[in-house]
Amino acid sequence: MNKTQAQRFENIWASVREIPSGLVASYGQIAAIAGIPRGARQVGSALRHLPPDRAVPWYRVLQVSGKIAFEKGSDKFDEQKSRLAQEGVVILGGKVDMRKYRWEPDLDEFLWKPRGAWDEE
DNA sequence: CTGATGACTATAG
DNA sequence: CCTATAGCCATCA
Repeated sequence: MNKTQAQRFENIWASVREIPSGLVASYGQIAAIAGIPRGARQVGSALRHLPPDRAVPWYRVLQVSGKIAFEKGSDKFDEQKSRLAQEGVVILGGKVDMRKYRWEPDLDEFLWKPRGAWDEE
């Protein structure tokens, strides 16, 4: 049974909501947590379709290298940068030090969240 | 159905 | 570190 687009998006958004303030995650990481292996691009797609009224910290999602996915100088780039800075995440040269700010969920957290990581059926 | 796209990633040079 | 390439996969024209 395939998941509908809406279910996939909800799943991704729910996963993004799990990222703690002050930390960040990569697209691929969110995809894995949402139960979509190799779905990094789908995460980007889901965030692009994110309704403005949904409270989802999309700005805590970065490329695996720590780089902001938007073009430097664009409105989105600036917004993401300032929102992260507001949470204390340091950005140098448009990049975040992933070794320092990458969110690494524990087993505990996996046990309480997840609908999606292992609800294949 | 086919081909193009993209808020991605891993690898090679 | 940076560019180029090749996979990737849902979505769209």
